[in-house]
Amino acid sequence: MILKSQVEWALHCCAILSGLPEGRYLSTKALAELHGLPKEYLSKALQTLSQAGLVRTTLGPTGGYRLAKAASEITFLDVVEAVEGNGRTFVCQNIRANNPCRPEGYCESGPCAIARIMWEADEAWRNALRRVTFAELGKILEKDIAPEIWSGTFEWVLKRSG
Amino acid sequence: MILKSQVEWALHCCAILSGLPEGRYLSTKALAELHGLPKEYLSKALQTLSQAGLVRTTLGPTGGYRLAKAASEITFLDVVEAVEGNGRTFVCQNIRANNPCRPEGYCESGPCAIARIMWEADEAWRNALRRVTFAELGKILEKDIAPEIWSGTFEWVLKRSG
DNA sequence: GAGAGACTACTCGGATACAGTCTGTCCGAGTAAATCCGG
DNA sequence: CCGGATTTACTCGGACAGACTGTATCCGAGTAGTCTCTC
Repeated sequence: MILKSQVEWALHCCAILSGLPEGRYLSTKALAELHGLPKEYLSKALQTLSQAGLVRTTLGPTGGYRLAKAASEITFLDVVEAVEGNGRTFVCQNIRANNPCRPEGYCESGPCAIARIMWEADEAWRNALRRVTFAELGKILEKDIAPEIWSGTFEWVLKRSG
Repeated sequence: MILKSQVEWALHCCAILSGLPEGRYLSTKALAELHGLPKEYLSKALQTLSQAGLVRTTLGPTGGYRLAKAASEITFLDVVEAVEGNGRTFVCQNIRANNPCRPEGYCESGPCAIARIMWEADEAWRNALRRVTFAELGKILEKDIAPEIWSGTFEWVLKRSG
């Protein structure tokens, strides 16, 4: 069970977009160059973010992407679920129903105990991701990244955004 | 990101094996019939449990599997990691290093902030799974399952174990 | 009746096949800004 | 100098291909009980 690389790409792109000034858009091409990624395939990831309503687009030149909501309104979970799907990581196929010792047509009273435990762990994972917004990530990154790279990147992005 | 069905199979098999009396072994065939699963493929899942040291085997007739440790010593995480691998669910490919604004040969100071957050969520998931042992699952199942099915299954298993 | 050998039922490992997903590329349609051209 | 037509740069969507993984089956080798056969 490994998350797709698109998840990583989408998170990094949202991190960049969250620093974009109001009204500006950044193109797929710029995002691909900034991260050294294949433009065409990255475009797929951004499209899914768009379909999930996390990101807004404009067509034409100076077109591109920007966040659809405030950075403080978008969580890691939003992005992960947009790319990876919002289904549970554990699917219960109710194999207990195949038990030959059961009476014919016996009806289960509730979800399997094993599934319940797996789903609780799943929720713990989701809750941890739900807690972090991109506004908070911005603060962390600002401390984390060397100032000259931080501001250099910011200018580079600004220059390429329309 | 969806866990393999083998995870579900392995968990159910361990649940059955944890109720097995000392010194008894239960065959793949019996476990497959009990859960309505393909014997050959289920055997693969049990083999990985064996390689992980969670389960012990005996050859020949009356051979099969039993838990290698006490049920209270085996957690859900042990089984999930045995089948699914113990690597992190999020792999950081360090795409920040592709930033064209970075000076040549710049060396990162530590793991990417995005990766750290994803790994924390991963740990939350693992911790939730680490908390539940098969001894506890046994208690839950005993309350959960209708008594006649519970004891009927137990007898069926005992009859087929050697 | 006892012991040796054949038989059986099981685990284990490897080989193979098929389907689905992930990764990545390519192209055409549609859109909006910028540019060009004619009046 | 102004307005309409063309060009350009981008998004969006679909089609397609290759690699990898998950699912599943089959078979042969090895092992440990059981059964049979012979003495």
